[in-house]
Amino acid sequence: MGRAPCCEKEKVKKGPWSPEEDEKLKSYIHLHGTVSNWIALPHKIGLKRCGKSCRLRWLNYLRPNIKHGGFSEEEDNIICSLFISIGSRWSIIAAQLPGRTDNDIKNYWNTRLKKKLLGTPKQYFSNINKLSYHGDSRGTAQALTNSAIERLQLQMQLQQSTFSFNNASTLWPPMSVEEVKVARTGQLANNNHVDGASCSVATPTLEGYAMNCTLMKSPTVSSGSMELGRLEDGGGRRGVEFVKEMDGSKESLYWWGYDFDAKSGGATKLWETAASVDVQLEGIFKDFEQLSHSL
DNA sequence: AACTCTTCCAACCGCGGGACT
DNA sequence: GAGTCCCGCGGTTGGAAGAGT
Repeated sequence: MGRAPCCEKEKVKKGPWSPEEDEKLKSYIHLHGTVSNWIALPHKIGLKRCGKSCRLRWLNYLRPNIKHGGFSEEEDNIICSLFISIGSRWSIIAAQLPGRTDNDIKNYWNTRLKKKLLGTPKQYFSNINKLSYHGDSRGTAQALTNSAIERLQLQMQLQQSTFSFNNASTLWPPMSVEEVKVARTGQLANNNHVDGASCSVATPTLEGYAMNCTLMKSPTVSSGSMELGRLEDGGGRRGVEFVKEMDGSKESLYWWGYDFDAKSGGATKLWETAASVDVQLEGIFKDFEQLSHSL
């Protein structure tokens, strides 16, 4: 029944690999080609390592044609766009970048690219903490994963430098942008599945605005509420919070002004000054209010 | 010079799914 | 069919190196 354990953990060496260990591993693989059983390999070549460790060392470091560091702008773009589409599926992303390993890309994303595109770690974690807190009393509204939040932020930052509810399709119920537009204007179209929409006028609250909304999409009617709130973290960074609760499903989106990072040269910046942040935020709130009037 | 803080990345850990017995 | 193991993956950690004070 079953198999013997892969290795005795207390007898295996951990930590950085020595040149001698590397050489043993490389020699074996060059001689025998592919490894059919990584767990058995260390015993065969006299290494006091776990098979998993050998595999990792080979795949991430010793394998021929591996590139380390020096990511090009084109590679940045590929990583960025794939991250938006599929999230942290590093092995899939690595498959699109010859010579790069999933570990390398993961490290590069976590240490550099994420900061370059989404802001400094301090800003980023402040954002994560606020967003992760969301959940209702029944616990059905699960917190978004960090990866999902990053993807949303990245998508929003790359889509446009000015934010508008008119074209922020991700904020709306699962309908096409066209359907939402029709719903918002209340126009009925013969060949359209959207019948109309109604919303209460956005009511100013202490933190922003709130409104109730009903969207009719044959044969179903979606109803719920939307809230727009102001955000400010400890470091004076400002942003907006949009919470949509539609048909029992709750979604939260955050959109932060991006602080210009003078030290790093500030890769992507949306709002360069505190004043422009205020202008943008006011625009978003006006946009939300107008939306409620037009529905 | 000495200490602390930050950045970076190699390596480890734990898990899920499929393979094996 | 059940129990166990192996592989591959993503998340996390530890420590070296560099930067700042």
